[in-house]
Formats: sequence, structure tokens, C-alpha cells
Amino acid sequence: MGTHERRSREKDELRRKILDAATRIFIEEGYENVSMRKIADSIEYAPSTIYLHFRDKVDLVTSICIEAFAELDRRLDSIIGQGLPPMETLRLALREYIQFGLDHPAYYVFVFCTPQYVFKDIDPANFSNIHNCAMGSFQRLRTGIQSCMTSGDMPAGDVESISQSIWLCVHGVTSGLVVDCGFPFIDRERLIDESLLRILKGAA
Amino acid sequence: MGTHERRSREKDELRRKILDAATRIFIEEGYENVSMRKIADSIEYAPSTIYLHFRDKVDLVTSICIEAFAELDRRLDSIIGQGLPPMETLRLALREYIQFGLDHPAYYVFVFCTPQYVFKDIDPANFSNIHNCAMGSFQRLRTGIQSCMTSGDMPAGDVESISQSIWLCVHGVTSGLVVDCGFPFIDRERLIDESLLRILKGAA
Amino acid sequence: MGTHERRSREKDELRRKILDAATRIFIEEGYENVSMRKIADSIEYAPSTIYLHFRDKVDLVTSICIEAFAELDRRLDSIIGQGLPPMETLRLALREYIQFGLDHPAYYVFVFCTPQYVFKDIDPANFSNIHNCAMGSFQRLRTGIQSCMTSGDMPAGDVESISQSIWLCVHGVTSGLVVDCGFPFIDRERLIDESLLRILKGAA
Amino acid sequence: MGTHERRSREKDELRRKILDAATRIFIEEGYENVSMRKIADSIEYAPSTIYLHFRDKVDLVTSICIEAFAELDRRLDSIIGQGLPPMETLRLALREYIQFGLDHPAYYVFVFCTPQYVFKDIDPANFSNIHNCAMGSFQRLRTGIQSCMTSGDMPAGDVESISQSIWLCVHGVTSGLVVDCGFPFIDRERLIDESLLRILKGAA
DNA sequence: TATGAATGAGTCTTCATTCAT
DNA sequence: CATGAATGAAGACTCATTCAT
Repeated sequence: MGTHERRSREKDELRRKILDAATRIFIEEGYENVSMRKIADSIEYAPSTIYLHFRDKVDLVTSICIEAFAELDRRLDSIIGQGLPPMETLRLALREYIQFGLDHPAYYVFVFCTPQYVFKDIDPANFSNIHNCAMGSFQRLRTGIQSCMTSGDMPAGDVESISQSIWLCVHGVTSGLVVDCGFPFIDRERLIDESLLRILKGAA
Repeated sequence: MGTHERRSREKDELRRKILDAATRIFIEEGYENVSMRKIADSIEYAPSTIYLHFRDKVDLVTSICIEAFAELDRRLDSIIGQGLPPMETLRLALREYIQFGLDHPAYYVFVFCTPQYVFKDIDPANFSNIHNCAMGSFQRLRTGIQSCMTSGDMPAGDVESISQSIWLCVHGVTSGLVVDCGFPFIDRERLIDESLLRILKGAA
Repeated sequence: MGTHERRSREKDELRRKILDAATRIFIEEGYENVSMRKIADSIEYAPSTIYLHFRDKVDLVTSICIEAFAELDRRLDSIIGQGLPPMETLRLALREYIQFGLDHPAYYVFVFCTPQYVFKDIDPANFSNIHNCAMGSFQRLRTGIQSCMTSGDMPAGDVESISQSIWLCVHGVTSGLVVDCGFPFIDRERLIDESLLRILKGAA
Repeated sequence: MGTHERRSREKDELRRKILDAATRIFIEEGYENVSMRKIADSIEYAPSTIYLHFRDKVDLVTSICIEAFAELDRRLDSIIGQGLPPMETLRLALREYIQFGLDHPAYYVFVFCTPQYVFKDIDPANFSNIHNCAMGSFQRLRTGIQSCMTSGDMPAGDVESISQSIWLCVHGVTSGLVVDCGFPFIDRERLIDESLLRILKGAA
């Protein structure tokens, strides 16, 4: 009997629906404006139903972020796996990182641009999963820098310091464009490309 | 009659008091945690009194931000006015920009790291003043870059593109450190200094 | 202008109304069933209005209890003040204590018959006021016993031990009758009077 | 077929498991904090399964109480059966009654200290079983008093009135100590023993 | 000018219970 | 027999704002 399977599938589907609805609100209105009620209303279920799928609001938002990071890693790995020269791989990966932010502004802002005090009432332990994911992604950057040094494309130096500098700059490009506080930026593509070249040049 | 004048002065004083109180809370607890009641309590006035001086919460916060930018400009101008060599002036000014962010995390996050959708219900006109201020500060960066080119410290190039690149990177350093999402950064001072050097090297 | 006074009077009146409504629900349905919503509905005000008069639910309930204890003390003092012989005073005071419980079953149950775990989420400090009141009332009992010993109506003994024993027994009479768990008690008045006599005889 | 029997036995076993789990929570956290979900979780069954064995929460709690009374009776009978002198038997039985309350605070509070109005929505019929049990236990007290009178240890008198007085007092000791509303009682054992002596002395 | 009173919409979350399977 | 899904009602509380005075 497929009863069990159908049940399970339906459960997954609702979970998906909740995640999607929450994500949409998250992206359109930001973390502060994600409420369990709003999510429930938008999928036409009772608020309490959400609690059958997620422990609480933090769990829900965390799940969204972890999915997002998984996608970031997938994207990065896909580039890393192409076997291009280290410097080219690094540039493309950083470009992809920026693109990821532009594609998922709410995630990006939530994870990287939200100051601690917004979560003052929340047990920090709740975020350890997200942090772990972030560290996983950052490790890819460290490795990339190391490869560039090994191959001689980049002079030997303090990998950690350079990695952090590069991340901060790339993060600046990403968050600056994502937040888009009304600033009259020049053509985005050009700005991104030229910024990346300068960032890499500064590290070489 | 001095009556009219005294009245007007008293009004200004209360406005000042409100701004100061709100600023303190804003800095200590962040935008999300500024409530009209908290402000009112802290100056021992009724919440409704605030509305005699500010149209609404957004108006109040906007005013705070404009003052913050004024301080930023003051700091930058103080450095620019020292008559140091263009490149040195530029480096110090960027360093000061970062310091400003670290000194006023709530302003910085609010102005540069808060996506538009958070303010979805708010008339964009409210923000035009802030944007004007931001453009004023940014203009100082453009001028600084231009000076470096004129003096030959920096090769001639597209001032706008370079200015925007540099700002994005410096903004990345600032916001990355301000938000401090639990990342194990190396020593702050060193990270800032080395990042700045790399950013300027990349632009040269 | 009596404006200020009228305002103040109206405020007191609403406070009174809230207390009365809460007390009624408290008595009719018990502590567990007192909700801010119910109170608000019953006086046809918004729930948030209650918070203008009481910090929170605990503050409200505490206020009710403190008023109740004040009444208990008033009643006891009125008897003590009559200058009757110590033993007679003691008996009448204990009788009054029981009567107070019967008159205010909800208070009595709340203060003396509610186990700690019901309040597990509540800061115990909130109850210190109530405890202080209770200790004040109990002190009257200690003094009464002491007087009986001094006058020779009661043999000298450990005042504290006897006071506690007597209170436990009188409390048993009170709570047993107040809770009235369906037990087929004999005539209340007779049961109370005879019990009191036995309690005092046991202490003598 | 043994099938039917095994089914029936399994059903009984699950009922037992539910009762045990509920009892544990009931004792540890009190009536207000017993939730169907908590019970279900603790035995790793679905909440709805409980409804196959108990009509509703009241039915479940009622069953627990009836079992508790059965234990009380067992304890009392064990003492009564020892063939000690009537007065000694009475004292030991009352002591055991108090101990039972201290051992099972949640039962005791629930059955003897919870006013009717807490159960306002509940069909009183639900409680008739509990009351029957209570009367059974009380009957043992009546008999004990009667024995003391017959043996001459206690002067002849109104058995019912004396029994009720004694129960009220002993109930006061029990509930006073069980509820423990922060009062600074002297050493428990001593307080219990001395109180019992006084209660019996008062009845003699 | 300043305020005190009041509100209504909103926040997250828990719970006993039902019902189709 | 047992369950998983779902709900609706309720819980305490916060907040920006309005308005008559």
C-alpha cells in the first residue's frame, strides 16, 4: 500500500510549502517581518500547523538558511570541480559568491548583515548550524588562496589574513549591491568584474 | 517679546533630548529595539510628546542618521584638512570611515546594511535626505581618488568605477566587522590595516 | 480646575473595575482561569488597557491578594483591639480567620493551597510582598499565644511550635471547608466551633 | 483463541503505561502541567492513542487519583491490620496519612486542595468515583475513633463530629506542608509529631 | 505644549481534541 | 489498534499611534 509513502510525500510537500512561503516573505519583507501568522495565512493553514514541521520560528528560519548555504556550496563546488587554473577558479568562485548573494538577498542579509542584537532573545546555540555552514564555505576560500600560492600565481603569504581580507572585500561588493541603499552604482556587471580584478590584484 | 524665543528654544531643547535618548538606545540596542515608549521613558516624558517633535518613528530615526552622517563628514573633513599627501590622506580617511562604523554600529547597519524591503511601508521620500548626506560623503571619496590621480600616486583611470570599488571594499571591511556574525577574525587592527593596504594596492 | 482630580479619580475607578472583574473571575473560576483577555472582555476594555494599571498578570493577582490580606489583618486587629481576655481573643481571632477564608475562597486557595509548581515560570520575588503580608498575619497569632501563656491560660511552652501547630489545624479547617470537595460535612457552624475548641484544648 | 486474550492484555498494558507516565508527570509537575502531548511523548505513542484508553484528560486524571486512594487505603489497612492498641493505631494511621500526602503532593493537592470551580466545565459525575474512594478512606478514620471510644482511650462522644475535626486538622498539617508556601516551618518531623499529639489530645 | 488614556493589530506559542486512514 | 495531520481557541504581552483635554 502506498498509503505510507503518500502520507510521507504529502508531509514533505507541506514542509516545502511552508519553507517556500516563509522564504518569499523573508525575501520580500525581511526577517523582522516574517511571522508565523503571515506564513500560515499565506498557505491557508492554521498557525499551529507550522509547529508540526518546525520547532519554532528560529528553527524555520535556520532551515531556510541552511538550504541556502547548501546551494552556495553546490555552486562553489561546481566551479572548483572544473579543474581550471587556480587563479581563474578563485576569480570565478568569488564571482559566483557575489551572484549567490544577488540571487538570494534575504538569506545574504540575514546571515551576513544582521547584527547580533537583533537576536538578543535567541539562544546563540540555535545559530551554530548556520555558522558551521558558513565556515564550510569559507574553508573553500582558504583552500583556493593556498592553491594560488602553491601554483605561484600569488606570492606566498599569510593565508588567513589574505583570505579574510578578500572575503571582507567580496562581502562588501555583495552586500553593497544587495542592500542597494539607493546609491547610483555604475553598470552592475562591470562594477562587479572590475572590483574583483582589483581585489585579486591587491592580494597578489 | 522674549517669550516667543524662549518657547522656541525650549522646543529645540526637548527635540535635542529626544534625539539624544533615541540615539543612545539606537546605538546600544539597534533599530529593531528602539521603541517610542523606551525613548519617552528614558527622558521622562510621555510617548505622545515625541509626536509633537517628530512625525513618526521613521522621521525620528531619519533625523538621527542625518546627524550621524554629519559627524562622519566632520571626521573626514578634519583629516582632509590636514594637508597630507593625497595617498596618505586617502588611506587615513578610509581608516576613519571604518572607525566611524565601528563607533556607531547601529547607524552603520541601519544606513548601509538594511535592505529596502524592511521599510516597505515607508514613504521613500523619508530617506531622500539620508541619501543626500551619503552622496555628500561619497563625493569626498571621489575627490580623494581624483587627487591621487592628479598627483600621480594613482594611475589615471575611471574615477567613478574606482571610487565605487574602493567604497564597496571598505564597506565590506566595516560591515563585516560591525556585524561580527561570529566569525573568528584575526586581530582587528591588523586585519583593517592589511585590508586597507591591499585595497589601495588593487586600485593603484 | 478639577480636571486633574477627575482624571485621577477616573483612573482609580478603572483600576478598581479591573480589580473587581479579576477578583470575580478569580473567585468563580480560579487562578488558572484568570486571563487578561477574560478580564478585559468582562469590563469591555482592550486587553492592553489593563497593562496601563498593572505591570503584568502577577502584579494584578498580587494586588488582589495584598488587598485580601489587608482585610484579614483589619478583621484580626478589630478583634484584638477589643481588649477581651487572651484566650477569648485567640479563639475569636481564629474563628475570624476561618470566616475570612470562607468569605474569600479564591484568595485563600491561591495563597495557601497553591503548590509552588503552578508558578514555576514566575520569579519568586514577585511573591515576596504576599509572603510579607502572610508573615504579618501570622505574627498576630504568635503574639496571641504568648499572651495566653503570660496570662496563665495556656501552659508555658514553645511558642513557635504551638503557633505553627495551631495554624496548621485552623488552616485545615479553613481549606477543608473552602475547597469543599464534596464531603458531607456536618453543620458548618457547629463543625467550626467544635473543631476550634478541640484545637485550643490540644494546645493547652 | 488466545488471540482475543492477548489483544486484551496488550490493551491493558498500554493503559498501564499511560497511567504510569501520566502519574510521573502529575507528581513531578502538578496537574496544570500535565499535557496529553507530554504523556504521549514520554511513552513514545501518539497523543491521539491516549484517547483510545481514556475518554479525555479528566478521565485520565481521575483514574490516577483512584489508584492513589487505593494506595492510601493499602497503607492504612497495613497499619490497622497490625493489631496494635486502638490509640496507637489511630496515631500511626494519621501519621501515615500525612506521609502519603508528602509522598504524593500532586495527588494530594489535586484531590483535597483544588476547589470545584477549577473543574467548572467538567461533568461532576467524573468525580463521583473519587469521592467514593475518599469516603472509603474516611470510613477507616470513623472506625478508628469508634474503637478508641470503645476501648476507653477516648471519652464517648459524637464520632462523626470528632472524626471530621480530626480529619480537618490532619488535613491542615498535610496540605500546609505539601503546599509549602514559603513559610519557615520548624523541623518537619517534630512539627508533625507534636501536631499529631496535640490533635489527639484535643479530641480526648 | 504636553499628556494620560486607550486601542487594535500584532507577536510567538501551547493545548486538548478530532478525524480520516 | 494506532496514528499523523490538522485545527481553533486561547495564552501573555508589546507597540506605534491617536485623540480629547
